[in-house]
Amino acid sequence: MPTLETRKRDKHFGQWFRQILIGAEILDYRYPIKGSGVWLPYGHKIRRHVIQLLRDLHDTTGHYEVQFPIMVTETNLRKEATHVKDFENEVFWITHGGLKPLKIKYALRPTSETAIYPMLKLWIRSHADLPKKLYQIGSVFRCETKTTRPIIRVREVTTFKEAHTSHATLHETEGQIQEAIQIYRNFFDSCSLPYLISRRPNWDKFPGALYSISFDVIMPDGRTLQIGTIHNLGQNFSKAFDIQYETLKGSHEYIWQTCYGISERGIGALLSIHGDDNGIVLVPSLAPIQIVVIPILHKEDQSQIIEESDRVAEKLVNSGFRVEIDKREDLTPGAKFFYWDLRGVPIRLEIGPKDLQKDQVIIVRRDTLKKEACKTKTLSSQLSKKLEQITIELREKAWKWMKSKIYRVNSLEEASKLMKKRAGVIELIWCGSDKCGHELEMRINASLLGIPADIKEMVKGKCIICNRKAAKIVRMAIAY
RNA sequence: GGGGCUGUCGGCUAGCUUGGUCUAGGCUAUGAGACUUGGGCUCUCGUGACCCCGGUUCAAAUCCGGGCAGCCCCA
Repeated sequence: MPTLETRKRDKHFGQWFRQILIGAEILDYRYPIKGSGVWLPYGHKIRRHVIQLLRDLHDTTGHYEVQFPIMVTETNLRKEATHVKDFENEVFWITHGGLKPLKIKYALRPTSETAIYPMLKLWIRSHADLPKKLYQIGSVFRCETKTTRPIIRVREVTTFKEAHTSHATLHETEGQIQEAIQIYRNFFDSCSLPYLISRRPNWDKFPGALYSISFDVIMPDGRTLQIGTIHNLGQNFSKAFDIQYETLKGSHEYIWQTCYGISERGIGALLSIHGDDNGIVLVPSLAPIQIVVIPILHKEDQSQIIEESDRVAEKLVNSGFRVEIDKREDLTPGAKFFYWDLRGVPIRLEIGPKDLQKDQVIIVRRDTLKKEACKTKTLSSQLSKKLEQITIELREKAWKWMKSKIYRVNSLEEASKLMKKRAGVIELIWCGSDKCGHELEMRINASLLGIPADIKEMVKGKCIICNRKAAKIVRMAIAY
């Protein structure tokens, strides 16, 4: 890690983030292609835990995992008109096979609707085939024109979990949207991450959707990051791809669809939001190493300390913890503390001569850096409690912080002032018209996140732009 | 979409304005050894770099053009 100054997370968030990625060996973004990076072993393990959590949540709610090809034919990509229009500027094309130009170009999927739906047409024959809930995890590609940032804005999204569901009625899709929201709530709760759920404005919904619901989080620099999206596609795609099913009565109807996705941006949020000036702080359930044991070696009784450390570590492994023991001889304990702090290991155990005598170990929490002694006998149960406590307290702390960055405002001046400062999210009253929405974005110089879908609140007031009577809260922020 | 800045050991950087003294300096990392060890210990000896292509010039890390990559600001 370089100079102390740029390690300050809140003051230099961008630099902090990039340093953390390399320093904690999460992702090396120096790959020679814009917007691409390499998941390093430690980061890859975190990613694997995150993916496993997503798999479990989908598997237990009747979703089935599949894997589609990365390439999509140009013909299929162009089938849904509004969809392709929005993505057109960002599609990577494969034009050649060897030296020969291809007769039909292939696109690297910018998202997989156009890859999946032609196959759904083959698979769905009757109402008995519905509902059908599929998901896959893989890469999607977008030739981002804006500045790319590791994990947060990339050209190859390497960790895209996308679910695609098919239903017999519009009503069923509404139920599915609710289920998806619940799955995503569970997911982010397990990550101890806070979120805002908003219904995106018309002009910002997923191309081809009836409406879109998003999960956003406020990052330490005050910008918001979209970390999950849920779309009701209605029959727009089923009509474009001609996916029909036979009803009970024998007639044919177009299916109704939803899709929803989460990407490695969630990991970006995880690292950023719980992290501090010393590095990242991992949620125990997602940490590759939950407990690190540091033997405090003095000239004498080294072997005793090592033996005791081994015994403790082995016991903890047998109790189901993910444990690492750091026996490196060329580093002082202090250096090891910094090393593991940077990597976010939730709990550190110190075992030294003093502890050996007292039959105890020192427990240090990464999130609070508080030390306390614990009798060796009760260690396992103590650690279980501690890890649970860390998970809860990280969640509470993160929610509290995010809520403190949400402001109710009732004047444009106040709104722009807050946005200029990158203060977080502002909530104000809006009539709901596209015209006033666009004007809001222009006047305040921020993006409209949408209407809250996570709070039910009756408001009475007047649209801050047109002064008509209004009953809608709208959220705005500087978005990534 | 518009504008600006930058690219030097693995990381952070000095040098570039005014081309030659650069055989490219420092910190960190890293290898070997010694000495230490409860919040970045010290010492010795090593390792390691001018983004790529082209141009100007007797001479380019330094100037010019292009490419690639990164960063910042505005819309």
